[in-house]
Parts: sequence; C-alpha cells; structure tokens
Amino acid sequence: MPRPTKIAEFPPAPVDEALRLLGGNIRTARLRRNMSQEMLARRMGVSRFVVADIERGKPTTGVVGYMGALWVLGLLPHMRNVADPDLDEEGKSLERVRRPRTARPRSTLSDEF
Amino acid sequence: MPRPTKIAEFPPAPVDEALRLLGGNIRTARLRRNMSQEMLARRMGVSRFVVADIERGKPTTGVVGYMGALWVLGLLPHMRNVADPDLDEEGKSLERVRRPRTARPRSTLSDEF
DNA sequence: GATGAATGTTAATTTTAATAGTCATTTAAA
DNA sequence: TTTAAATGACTATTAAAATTAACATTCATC
Repeated sequence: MPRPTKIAEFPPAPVDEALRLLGGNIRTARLRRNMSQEMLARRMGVSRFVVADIERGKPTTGVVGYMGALWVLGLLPHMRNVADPDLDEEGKSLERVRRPRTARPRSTLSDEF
Repeated sequence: MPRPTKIAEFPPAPVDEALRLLGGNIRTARLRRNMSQEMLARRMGVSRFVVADIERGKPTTGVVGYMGALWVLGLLPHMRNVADPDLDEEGKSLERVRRPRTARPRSTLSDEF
C-alpha cells in the first residue's frame, strides 16, 4: 500500500494482534489440509510470498489475499458475521430513529427531549 | 497491491461478494455512529479516500485499512472467530494424528490402518 | 542421521495503492 | 426550499506491494 500510512507503519496493538491471529489461523487451516504455501498460492493465483506474508499477518498486504486464502480453504463463510449490523448492539442502540445514508454533523442542540 | 495479481483483477464471485458485504457493513456501522468518512479516516490515520474504497469493498486495499476501520468502530472482536481452528470442522477431521509445522507430500501409501 | 521438499531470506524490477488537490453531485438538516 | 456538509469522480505524484530469481535454512519423512 504505497505511500506511508500511519496505521500501516504503526498498527494499533489490537489490529496487529487480530492480523497475526488471522494469519496463524489460516496457516493452521492450510497445514491441516496438507497444503504447501505454494499449492495454496497457485490456487489463489498469487505467488507463494503473498501466502507467507498473510500467514505472518502483514498489515499492508491486499485484503483480497486474505479473503482469497479463506475462500480456497472453504472458510470464507466465517466472514459473514463480521460487522454484521444485526450483531452490532452498540450501533443498534446509537441508531435512534432512522439510518441516514450520509453522516451530517448533529447541530449541537438539535436533539429531542 | 502493485503488480497485477490474477485474484485482484478477477476476484472469484464469493470473494467479491464477501468484500462488498464487509464494506457495506462497515459503512452501516459508521453511519449509525454518525461519523463521516473523513472522521473515520482521521481516527484511523488514513485519507478519506481509503475509507471510501473500503466501503466499496475494493479488493486491492491493504488489509490494515479494513481492520483499522473495524477497530475504530469497536467491531474488531468479530474477527476473532474467522478461521478459528476450533470452528474449522473440516480441518479438524482432516487432521488425523498430529499437526505438522510444514506441509510435506504424503507418500501415497504411508497411511496407517 | 541423511535427504529432499517446504519455507525463509535477499535483491532487483515493475506496477499501482495511497496520497493530496479540485470540482461535481448528493443529501440531510434548518 | 435552501444550503452547507458529505460524498463521488476525476488528476497527478510517489513510495511500496507483488513479482521473479537465487540461495539458505528448517523440518518431516525415510
């Protein structure tokens, strides 16, 4: 991801952790299926180095790499729940009446009582 | 993700779908929290264009962008289950005895009885 | 132990992701 | 309906992501 991004250079610890966990899980799933990095890479249509990067949890690797790996491994359905509005309790409570399609600044005291 | 990747140019339909769903969910979560793309971008430490790309489900955007957005929105915990070995039933059944740290070709008839 | 496949590491090259900036369009609030 | 903010749609710029290639190391099998 060209052009240095703050979040790419110094990812917040939870983000880094989540990526490492995901990468490790992908590695585990691959080994369980007795696939080499090269086999997985070939089925994904990338080089083996991308797979290595993913398993290390490299932050700047394209998201399609991660998704593609999950897809080949048959684990893509796991993504369906991520950020699912139905599971976002905090979001549900914040959303008072209607969900606007664009966010506008709430004028400080326009709120109802 | 510079350098044209097959999977990046022509993502398999399920991958494309998963990315679009994820992007849409992130957008919904952002709007519920009444944040503009620019606000989210600033808290993530990226430009607003990256947020726009993410909400569109752009495949070649760095994974850290997606994770960073989930983090700011408080939805990162949703990632914990993705590819979780405990939830990978197929993987569990494939893994017969032990999980090797590197995948080697199973000599065709070395299996036990 | 010996061996070969799998994986890690490094270097050079190519292409583009992310950026900043500007203008057009959409949209929610007053 | 008006209006300002939010978002979309371009352009140009620049640094790095992904590639290939070659070599080093690790590790499961024999």
